[in-house]
Amino acid sequence: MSLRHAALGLLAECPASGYDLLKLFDVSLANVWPATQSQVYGELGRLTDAGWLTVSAEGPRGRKEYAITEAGLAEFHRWLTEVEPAPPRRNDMLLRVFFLGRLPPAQARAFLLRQARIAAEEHENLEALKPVTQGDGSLAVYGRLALERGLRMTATQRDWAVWAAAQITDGAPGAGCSDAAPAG
Amino acid sequence: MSLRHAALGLLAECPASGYDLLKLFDVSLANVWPATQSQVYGELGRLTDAGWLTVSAEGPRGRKEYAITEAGLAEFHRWLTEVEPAPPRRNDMLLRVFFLGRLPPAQARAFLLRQARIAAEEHENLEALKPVTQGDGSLAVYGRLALERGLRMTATQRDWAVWAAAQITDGAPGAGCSDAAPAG
DNA sequence: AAACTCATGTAAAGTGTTACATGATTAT
DNA sequence: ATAATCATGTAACACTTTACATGAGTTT
Repeated sequence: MSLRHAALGLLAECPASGYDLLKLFDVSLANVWPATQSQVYGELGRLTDAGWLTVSAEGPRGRKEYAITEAGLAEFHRWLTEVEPAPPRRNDMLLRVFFLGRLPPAQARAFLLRQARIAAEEHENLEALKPVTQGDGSLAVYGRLALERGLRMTATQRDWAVWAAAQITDGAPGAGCSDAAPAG
Repeated sequence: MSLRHAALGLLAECPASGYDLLKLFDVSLANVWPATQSQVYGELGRLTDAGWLTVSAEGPRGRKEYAITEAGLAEFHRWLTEVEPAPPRRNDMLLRVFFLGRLPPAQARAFLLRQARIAAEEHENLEALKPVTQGDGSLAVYGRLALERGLRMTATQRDWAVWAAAQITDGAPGAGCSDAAPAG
C-alpha cells in the first residue's frame, strides 16, 4: 500500500503529470520504492477518484497535471506519522544460505564470497553517489541519511559474507530429516 | 518465484505433507521467506504437475505426503547454484526517511529514534535465539550464519538511526519544487 | 460430548511485472 | 522527413494475503 503514499508524497512537493512522476520515481526512489508506468497511471486514477488528487492542469498531448488536495495531504501526513513502516519480509539471498548445507563446502564458500563481492561493489557505487547529495536543502539532508544507511548496510553485508565464508569448514555434509533450526 | 524453490528445498531434506510443510515454513523460514496455507497447497499441486514432486504416501484425513523427484532435485540445485539471488527492492522505512523533510525536525528525530528502538529490540530478540542454533549439524551451522547476519544488520540499523537522528538540526523546513536527490 | 489438532482445498482482492497499443509534439 | 521524446492508457499474467469452507481423527 506504500506506492500510493509515495505518489502522494512526491506530489506534495509539487504538481506533476504521470510522466513526470514516473521520472521522479526512477530518479529519486529507484532504490527504495520502484514503480512501473502501469502502476503510476493506475494509481493516479484511483487517488483522484478517492479525492486525494485533482487534475490541476491539462497540457499538450493529453497531458494531465495532478495536484494533491487537502484530504490527500492529510492522508499522507497520517501515513507518515502514524503508520509504522513494515520491515522487509523476504530475503532471497538468506533463503539460499538456509539451503547452503546441500552444497559441497567449497561451493557454499564460493557463494558467500560472491555475495561479499556484490556487496562491496554496491558499496562502491553508493560511495560514488556521495557528491550528488551535497547541499543543504531538506532533500539533500534526507538523501544523505538514506545514502549513509546504504553505505553502512552494504559494508555490514560484505563483512558478514566474508566472515560467513570463513565459518564453513570441510566436513560431513547435509543432515537429512529432523527438526530444523530457525533462520534469523 | 522463490517460494517454489523454498518448498523444493525443504522437501529435499525429507518428504512432508502440505500441513507439515506449512509448519516448517513457520518454524524455520518465517523471517526469510514466509508462506501462507493457500500458497503452500497451491504450489504443491503445481510442483507435482511439473514433475518435480510426487505423492509418496497417503494417510488419514486425506493426508498426502510429497517427496521430491530427481527432476525436482536437479531444478533445486540449478536454482541454488546458478540463479543469482535478487536483492530486496523495497524499504518502507527508507521511503518515510525520504519524506521526513515534510515533518518538523522534532518529529523527524522522534521517528528515527523510534526506528532505533525497534532495531534494538529486534537485535535482542535475535540474541535470545542464539542458544537454539547450538550444535554441529549443517542446519545449525547455516542457521548460525543467518542469525549472525540478523544480529549485524539490526545493530547497523540501530546505530544508523541514532546517528541519523543526531544529524537533524532545527532549521528551515521543506524545499518545495525542484529536482530531487536520489535516495540511496 | 466437546474441544482440539490434523488436513485439505477454493475464492476474492490487492499488488506488481511485462507487454501491448496508440498518438501528439518537438528537435534534427 | 525522420527520429526522439512526451504522454496516455489497457491487458494478461504472476504472486501474496485474507477469508471462506469442510471434514476426519484424537484427546480430555
